[in-house]
Amino acid sequence: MRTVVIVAYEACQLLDVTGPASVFAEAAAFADAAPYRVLLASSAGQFISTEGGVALGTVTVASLREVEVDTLRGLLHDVVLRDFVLAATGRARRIGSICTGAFALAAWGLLDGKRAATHWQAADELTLRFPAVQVDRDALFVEDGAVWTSAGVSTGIDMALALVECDLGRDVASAIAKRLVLQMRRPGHQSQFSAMLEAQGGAYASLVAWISENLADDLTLETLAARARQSPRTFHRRFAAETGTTPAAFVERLRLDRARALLEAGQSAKEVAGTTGFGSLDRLGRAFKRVYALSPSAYRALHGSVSRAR
DNA sequence: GATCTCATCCGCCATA
DNA sequence: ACTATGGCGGATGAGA
Repeated sequence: MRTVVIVAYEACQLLDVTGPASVFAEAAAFADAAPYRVLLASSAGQFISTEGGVALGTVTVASLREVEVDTLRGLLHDVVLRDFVLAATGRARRIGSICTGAFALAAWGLLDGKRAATHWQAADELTLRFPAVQVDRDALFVEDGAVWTSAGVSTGIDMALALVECDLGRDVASAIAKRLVLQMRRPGHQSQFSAMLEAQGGAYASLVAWISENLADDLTLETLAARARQSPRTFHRRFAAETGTTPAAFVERLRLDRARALLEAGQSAKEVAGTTGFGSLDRLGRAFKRVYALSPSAYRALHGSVSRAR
C-alpha cells in the first residue's frame, strides 16, 4: 500500500484537497488490495477551515515523521510545513502541488530549473518571483521528474488520475474517472484556455460555449457576427477588446486545442481534421505545425494514449 | 516552389 | 463636443 499525504492549509480551496483525495480513494474499488492510504495533514493538525467554510480534519505533519511517504501533495505556506516537506522529499517517491501551492515549492527551491504549472491568474507572478522556474502557463499539470505541479481545482483531479495511471495503469485511471462522473480525462498539456474563458464569463461566454461545441461548423467572422447579432466590424472590435484575441485566432486556438486532445485519445489525424473543423488533413497539418512545431501524426505518436505531460 | 485568391485584421472616417 | 457604430480598403498571410 502506498501512502499519499495531502498537506492542506487554512483557507485553502476545498476541491484542491478533496478532488485528488477522492481519486486515490476510489482506486480501492478497482484494485485487489486498497492501493492507497490517503492522509490529510497540516502543520498544527486538528481542523482547518477551507474557503467554502467546510472544515477538514487533519493530522499534524510532525506525526508523519515515521510514516513511509510515497506521494506528497502540497498546499503550503509555513515553516513547519517547509521543514516537513524538505525532509520528506528525499524519502517520498514524488511530490506535487495544486494551484498556487507551486509558489511554496518554488520558494523552497524545489522547482529550480524545472517546468511547472500553476493557476493561470498566478502564472505571471510565479515567473516574476521565481525566474528559475519554467512556468508552463497553458498546462493543466506538468510532470518534471519527481515533481508534479497542477493548475488548481479541477486540474488537481486530472493530475491525481495521471498519478494513479502511472501506478496502476490506464484502465484503473479511466475507471475511476468514470466512477467520479468526469466527462473526460484531460491530459496535462491541454491548455487552461477554455477554463480561463469560462472563468472570465463576459459578454461572449455563451457564444464561446457554442463555438466549442460546434467546432466543425462554419465559423467565419461573418457567421459569428451574425450569431452575435452584430455587424462584422463591431463584432470583431468588441470580441478583441473582450477576450484579447481576434475571432479567427480564437477559433483556431480552440480547434487546435481540441485537435491535440483528440490525437492524444488516439484518433487518427484525418478524423481529427474532420471533427475539429479543419476539414482537410493539409489544413490541420499546417496550423498544427505552425503552432506546435510538430505534425499531427508525430504528435499522436509521441503523446497518443498517454495522459502524462510531455 | 511560384503564384493567384481569399479571409482576416485594423486604421480611417462618415454617420447615428 | 463626445462616443459607438459600421462600411471601406489596404496590408498581411494562409490556402489552393
